[in-house]
Amino acid sequence: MKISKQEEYGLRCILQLARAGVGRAVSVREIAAQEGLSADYVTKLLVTFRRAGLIESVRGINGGYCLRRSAEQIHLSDVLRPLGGFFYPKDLCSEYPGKLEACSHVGGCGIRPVWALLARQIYTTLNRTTLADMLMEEKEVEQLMASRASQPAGSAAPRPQVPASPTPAVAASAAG
Amino acid sequence: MKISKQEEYGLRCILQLARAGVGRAVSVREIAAQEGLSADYVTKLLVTFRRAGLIESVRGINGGYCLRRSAEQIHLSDVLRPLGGFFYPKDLCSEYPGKLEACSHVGGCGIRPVWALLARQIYTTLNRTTLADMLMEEKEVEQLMASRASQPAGSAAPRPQVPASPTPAVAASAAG
DNA sequence: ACGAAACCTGACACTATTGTCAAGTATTAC
DNA sequence: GTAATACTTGACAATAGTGTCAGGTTTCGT
Repeated sequence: MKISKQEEYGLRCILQLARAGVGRAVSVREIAAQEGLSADYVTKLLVTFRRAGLIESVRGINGGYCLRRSAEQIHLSDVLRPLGGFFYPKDLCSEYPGKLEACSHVGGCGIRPVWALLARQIYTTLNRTTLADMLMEEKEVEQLMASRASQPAGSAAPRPQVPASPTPAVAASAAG
Repeated sequence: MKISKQEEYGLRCILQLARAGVGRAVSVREIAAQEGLSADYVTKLLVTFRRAGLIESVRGINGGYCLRRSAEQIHLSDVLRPLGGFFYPKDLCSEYPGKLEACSHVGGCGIRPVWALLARQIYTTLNRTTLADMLMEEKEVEQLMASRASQPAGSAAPRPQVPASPTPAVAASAAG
């Protein structure tokens, strides 16, 4: 159970776009240079985001990629979902049955509720956090996260589609 | 970010040992049959646990594996840790720097605090949950997890080494 | 002592993930 | 219209994770 490289790198790349702002296209070349990744790899990651509808491409000599929604409106869960399978499959018991027809624990599986709680906790945090949050100074992000650590994370608050940014708009200060 | 097969299968196997009780050895053959896995694979998983000091082997014709501590004293975190890298490396920024010497976000990384919060939340749940908890009836485990969902998961309560079981000892009812 | 049952180990095949490469298409500047 | 820049795509190589195999050692029952 660890975050994949795709997730880490993909998040870094889309944060570069978030830093630039909604309308401004950033080229793959620039992002690759910033993050120390190959241009081809960055392309692969960004294409995933484009297909997920998070960003769009601008072709031609001054082209690049840019966000389709503002950083406040893109949640971490939106970013991580298209980057690959997430946490645990809807019904893990049907995916990991070993060689048996049905999982031997079916009808009395103490594992499932635990994975479910973990998934709920993780999703709650991912749904609460936006790209704008992550553009703040590290200390500020730490404080924001700390304040969330004291809130119960299990009661899956439904994610608002266009939320008022839950945090003061300090994001811009990190852009410069 | 998903749980690995090793984690899922490993947990299932050690739960079989927990179900049997501390002193009673269960053979690889039995576990393999129960879980629908190959005996060789089960062996591999159990050897990992043995090397981590969680279980011990009994050789000879009536041999097998058994828990070294009671199910109440083994936390989910103890089980998952030896099964592989966990969640995120101590300093992820030094492990995923792309090709650059230092991560381009160093000195102002908004990602780190988020991963850190997730790790704290996950570890808190894993440290609270014992194998005994997972031996209860599924409905009961669900209720236990639900009660924990409403508790803040961020304030990493230090895991006691020999904790009084935080849950009523209903575990035995599931053993039969 | 012998053989059966069961653990022990390292090497290996298989598979999924990561990351690269090459050939292509679209757009802009001149 | 031509060249330069940049996105698009699919195939491939490298690596890590998953699961199997074969040959060995230990213990117990007879």
